[in-house]
Amino acid sequence: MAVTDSLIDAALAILEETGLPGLTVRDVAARAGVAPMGVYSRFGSKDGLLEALFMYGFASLQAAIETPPTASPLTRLRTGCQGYRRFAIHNPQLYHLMFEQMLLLDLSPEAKDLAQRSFGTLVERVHAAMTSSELAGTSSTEVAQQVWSAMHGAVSLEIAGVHFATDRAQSFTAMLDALLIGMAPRR
Amino acid sequence: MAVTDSLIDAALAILEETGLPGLTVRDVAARAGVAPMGVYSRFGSKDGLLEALFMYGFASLQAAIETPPTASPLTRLRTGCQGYRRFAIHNPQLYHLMFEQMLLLDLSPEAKDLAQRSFGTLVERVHAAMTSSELAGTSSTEVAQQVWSAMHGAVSLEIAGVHFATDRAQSFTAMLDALLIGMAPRR
DNA sequence: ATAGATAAAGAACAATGTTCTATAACATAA
DNA sequence: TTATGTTATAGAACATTGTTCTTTATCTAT
Repeated sequence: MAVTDSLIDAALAILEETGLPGLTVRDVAARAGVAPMGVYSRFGSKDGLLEALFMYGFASLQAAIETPPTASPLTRLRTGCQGYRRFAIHNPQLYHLMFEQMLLLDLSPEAKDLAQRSFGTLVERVHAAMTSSELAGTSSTEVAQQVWSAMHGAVSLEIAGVHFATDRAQSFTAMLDALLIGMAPRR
Repeated sequence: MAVTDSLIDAALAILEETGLPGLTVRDVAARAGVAPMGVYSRFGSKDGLLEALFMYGFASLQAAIETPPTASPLTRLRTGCQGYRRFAIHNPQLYHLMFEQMLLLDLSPEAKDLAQRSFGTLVERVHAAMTSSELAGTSSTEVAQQVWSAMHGAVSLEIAGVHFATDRAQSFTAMLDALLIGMAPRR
């Protein structure tokens, strides 16, 4: 329905413009041209609306890390990581919502499943790089978790403005390179 | 003053018990045995109280990463990182507040300075490890930022419950090891 | 001991999430 | 076409919470 999309669009705009504290049901509804009740009839509650944003965010993130196959699986993994950062930097408040509110929001199984699917993509890329002997280790899940942790930390601190490097994109790449080198097979 | 400490203690307890949404001025004041006004006369606002928690948190974090000198600077760095994780896991809501609210709260210069001092400790450890040729690179700030990013990401996801590794402490150590290996001088 | 200042308690106010109620729109069946 | 049951909407109303105001108590200094 058009109103549902309008509400999500309005919420996304307000979120990035004013941050989470500025995201009120009244403002979202007004911007979408409906009464506050419209939010409740469609999303059940404000948390329901936030969950819709959460899912929209993970769908976007999924698209951002999607990459065409390349000669080297490790290169493809790297490209996906750059897409990850690009998404986070372009949608800082949404990214913040997606990850920092996970702890507070109790998400529906569908929402959790969607988030997990993004992680699954990363696991696949890691697995491919292991198969091509560009990464060492036995558990692709373990390694993917570690890569994700590092990426998430870097973009989180960058979004929060807690970053002391001069070139942040370069710093992100350098960290990732060091990590992947440390994960490479010893010879 | 005793009341100020009581308020902070009460706020810390409520924070860890019920999370940030459950941290209301009324509840904090009641638990400390004073009227809500007591919060405002001492901290100015709820955000002022949160900033006090923020500063308490960074003082605790500073203590947690403090380690006696060891034979190897890199070992000392590793020990400090383990202390970092221990603090975060033992005070998840406080850790969450410290880092995720940085973006929203506008902190006083003193608060920012305190946070930066913790980072300074990390930079020193990295610098020492560079001097002893256990780490490569030129900018200890850059490298420290990358180490911090990875640590922060790992504990953030762990706290948020977004962690697919079986042994989380081991996963943290493995990530850190890989990163530090990747940062070691090539030979 | 008293005057001034300080702090506290409780009421009151504003914003916001949520619910209630009455009304309007709409689909469906005879 | 019309009547009816359902759904959606608008606007008011309610509860919670951050904040402020007002009055009262307490404390300090001379």
